[in-house]
Amino acid sequence: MIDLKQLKPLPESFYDRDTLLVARELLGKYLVRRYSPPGLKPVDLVAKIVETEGYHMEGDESCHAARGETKRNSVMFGPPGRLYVYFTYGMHYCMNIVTEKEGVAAAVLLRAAEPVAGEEIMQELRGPKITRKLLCAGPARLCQALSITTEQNGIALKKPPFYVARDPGAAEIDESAMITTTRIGISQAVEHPWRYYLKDSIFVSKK
DNA sequence: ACTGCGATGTCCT
DNA sequence: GGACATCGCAGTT
Repeated sequence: MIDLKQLKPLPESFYDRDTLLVARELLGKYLVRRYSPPGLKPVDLVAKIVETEGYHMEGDESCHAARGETKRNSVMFGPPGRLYVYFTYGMHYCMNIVTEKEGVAAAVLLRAAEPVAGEEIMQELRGPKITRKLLCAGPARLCQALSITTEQNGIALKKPPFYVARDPGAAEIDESAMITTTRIGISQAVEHPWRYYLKDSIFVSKK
């Protein structure tokens, strides 16, 4: 069990690095989002990231920024450490964290997480029939569990009410505990092995 | 366990 | 008009 009060927000410099390195290092980090359910006091929704994917404007046709800047993807071109949220399939949201320096469009898609705190609220946001294992197992499910929409697009993940943190007491996760594989849902573009997940986690979107 | 399909906004050709 | 960084449900094996 971790002490949530000990969690330290990651600095912007964490994200201002190679996208695939950031994608790996985000595994095991904590996503913390303060959320106010209608009529109730704010609650910290906390989830440990267990699955990520990297996307990069260079050499990656499946990246939203591969064909230049648009209204939708403009946050990817901005400074690192910002949230990039997009709407897809007419009903789902997916969230990314922008990486690399301003002007280089790249990001890490958060694909799955392990519920750590605020699970009751996540359950209400996801619906009563959803099992705990599936609360945050998938990019759109994770957004639904944390109530993320394009309203949060572009915000800086630097401090409360919304940030990513590490547990100072936890060791860095060894690469031997991770699986590297191809990304999910890419059908047209040449695929890259830019998906990472924690080998022993039951909370990943797919094995 | 596996397969097919409907939902449906935004961007791209 | 088609594809899409998806999901949940229904139907079948």
